[in-house]
Amino acid sequence: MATLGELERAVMDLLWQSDSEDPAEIALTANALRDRLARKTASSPDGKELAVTTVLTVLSRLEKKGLVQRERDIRPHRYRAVTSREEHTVELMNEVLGSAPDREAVLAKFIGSVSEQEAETLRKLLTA
Amino acid sequence: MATLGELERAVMDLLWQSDSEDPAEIALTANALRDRLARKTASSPDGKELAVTTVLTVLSRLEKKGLVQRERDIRPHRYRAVTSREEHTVELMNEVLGSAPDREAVLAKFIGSVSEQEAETLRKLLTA
DNA sequence: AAATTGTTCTACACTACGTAGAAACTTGTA
DNA sequence: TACAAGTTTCTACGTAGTGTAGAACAATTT
Repeated sequence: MATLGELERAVMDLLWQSDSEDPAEIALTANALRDRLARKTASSPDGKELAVTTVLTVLSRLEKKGLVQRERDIRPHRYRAVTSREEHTVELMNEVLGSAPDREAVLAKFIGSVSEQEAETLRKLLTA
Repeated sequence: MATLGELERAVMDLLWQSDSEDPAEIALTANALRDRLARKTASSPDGKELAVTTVLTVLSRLEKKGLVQRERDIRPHRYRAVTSREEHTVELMNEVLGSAPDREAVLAKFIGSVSEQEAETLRKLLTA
């Protein structure tokens, strides 16, 4: 499965986040990402700054995985998430589900595993 | 995430399968598994037999991951799946879902991604 | 007790990921 | 235009997970 490493996940989180923030920043540069990663990790006061090359490597890998798209025409390349976080999560759920022979049985159990409030939301969606 | 390798998956598939078959065989030995793995791969006529130690290694790892339980008291140890395949799949789905900040949005999209027939099943389950 | 069968230990190759330096390339500028 | 600063690519290493199995050790059978 297309499971992400810790840093890959952190980068995707930033790209997904930028989706909703300042619309001028949907696509970020490696440097912008490096800075935000540093600030993010600032919860632990080690002030750890990654090398830009590290971020670039990760971005290349994410691009190869099809999760990230890069604008190559402009010079500091800009990177953006190909899908929204929600879409991606749904894809993962379907990957997991797809590998099951008895999909309906799984879905049944799954429904039973969500909160009552969420079940209510689903009910509305399904009967709409 | 607790993602499985190819061989680990194959072993789990056999253990999950044995759940529904001959009830005397819910728990299998490493040798039984090795044989079945060979037959399974028989689709490609390489007749590839794994070493029993290979199967045992994988079983140990699966045990460590909590997916498999072994009966140590009897001598050819017997192995069984701790959860059903469906339960396991649901756990995975919830793992994926849990890492999302906006669960309901994901669920909404997810609902839209299943077939109409499955949606119908879910509708019944939710309104029951 | 010896032979057979089963289990544990140890190990190696391969891949994914975090990490980054060195080299190559671009671009702005003196 | 030639150089400096910024950017990207290449290469590489450490670690962890997985597939694979031999060697050594333990239990069972005969």
